[in-house]
Amino acid sequence: MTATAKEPRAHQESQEPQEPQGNPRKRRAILNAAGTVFLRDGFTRAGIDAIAAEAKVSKQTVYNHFGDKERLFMAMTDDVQDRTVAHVMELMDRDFPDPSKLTGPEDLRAALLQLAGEWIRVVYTGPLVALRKLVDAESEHHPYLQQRWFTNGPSRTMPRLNRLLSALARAGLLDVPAEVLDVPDLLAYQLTAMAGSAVRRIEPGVDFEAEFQRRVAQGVDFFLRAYAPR
Amino acid sequence: MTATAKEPRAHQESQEPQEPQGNPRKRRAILNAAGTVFLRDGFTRAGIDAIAAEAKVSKQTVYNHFGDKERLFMAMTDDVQDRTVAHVMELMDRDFPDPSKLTGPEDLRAALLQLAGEWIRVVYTGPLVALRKLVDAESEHHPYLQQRWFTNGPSRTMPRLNRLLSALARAGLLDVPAEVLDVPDLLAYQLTAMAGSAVRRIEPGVDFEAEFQRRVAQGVDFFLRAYAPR
DNA sequence: AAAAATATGGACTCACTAGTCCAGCTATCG
DNA sequence: CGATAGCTGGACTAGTGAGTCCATATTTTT
Repeated sequence: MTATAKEPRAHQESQEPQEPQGNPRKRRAILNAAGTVFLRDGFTRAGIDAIAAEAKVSKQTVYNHFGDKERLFMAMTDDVQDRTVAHVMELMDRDFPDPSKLTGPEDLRAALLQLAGEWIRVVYTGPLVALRKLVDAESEHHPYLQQRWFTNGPSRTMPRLNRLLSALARAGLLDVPAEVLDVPDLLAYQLTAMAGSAVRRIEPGVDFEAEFQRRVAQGVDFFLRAYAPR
Repeated sequence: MTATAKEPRAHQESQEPQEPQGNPRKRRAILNAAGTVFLRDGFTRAGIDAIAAEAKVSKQTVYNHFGDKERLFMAMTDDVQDRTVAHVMELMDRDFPDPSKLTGPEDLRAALLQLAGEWIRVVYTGPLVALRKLVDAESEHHPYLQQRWFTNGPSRTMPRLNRLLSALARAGLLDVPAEVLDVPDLLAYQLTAMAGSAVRRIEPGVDFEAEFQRRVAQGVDFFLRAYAPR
């Protein structure tokens, strides 16, 4: 009878203070279990009992930590997104070369290939796709989920990628019209959406890795065909 | 006690014979109601009782016609898709000009704008998006749903659009490299994915229609920037 | 007009789930 | 060491939803 939902709920707006009550190790275990079970079964079908079992924790503990199913779902979503965003950010630091160091168009292509490939891999294979589907499916019933998703994810990564690509344009390595540069995140969207064709159904039986690379390359080449200076 | 699921179920493979038992008007009413309720509430939350009520039909009648919830869902999905595909096909007939009649690049741009705009409007606003989300969300649990979706929808429309675009390339109005032409549906995908940026979250408060048009134009211009001959 | 097929509505079974309550157990920390 | 916060497991409430059954009514076909 510790925390039977004291706060009057502060969803809509922003960050619930959420003092980290209880043992953090249990909290982690529950969060992970929630990830597993929600992603496997979907929001409605997933049972708190199943999550508690998966986390090797009693049901009451789940309620002590997270209050109710919906808040548990949100906490799990935030958690997965935070870790993914960190991953993607690191990726951009690591794989994106200093524009001034690129010697020729082949270098540029290689860099984009590397970056777009890793980006797509992280964002579109792995648990994030499934999670996105869930959020999408639930968003009809919990509209703020959508907004939260964007605020928490794409709104953090896309401007970053867009800045990197704009820098290439400024350095003369890409020839991008001003109308495009002026629209927030558009350039980043164009690159990732194209490379995202990598996500279209890959026939079973086909070598996934090879096909994946091929499609990322198609996307990057389309992007370059539009914006490579000549 | 007419049809308590006699057939041993023939999902996985192809078309259930499904002789149209019962009154077709009731069948239509149920299908429409199923559309409304499933799309509003999602698969799990939607109740057969609610659907029956919406269709002004008794619960038993629903079961007589469709056997169970899952088959009802599939029948509804097929129905919506069939009607959408018909719509899109008609659109292509209507809006896509004879390549030989196009006099200049401005004509081409206008034609693509028209076609892509209508296409995106039909496919990405309206009930189909919501349905797609549902199928996506359920596909974890009923894997054949995905395949059925593609077979029934994109597999019918994309090759058609691709053929139209290829014709433009053949007529010299677009300059598309052979590697692209050789990949099935790639060209069509590139156009629609680009114009599909129109679907990215439009801020509430912004004039939807204007913003929509602007984005479709961005997509088409990107496409043309890559493939317009010079 | 009789026979056959369908539709109705309401009662019923069965399974399942969110969330609560509680009495006893365990780890932690002053 | 003893108090306290957190954890456990299981029993319990209250609600919901799929699918069935059936006696009665309505519609369609012959």
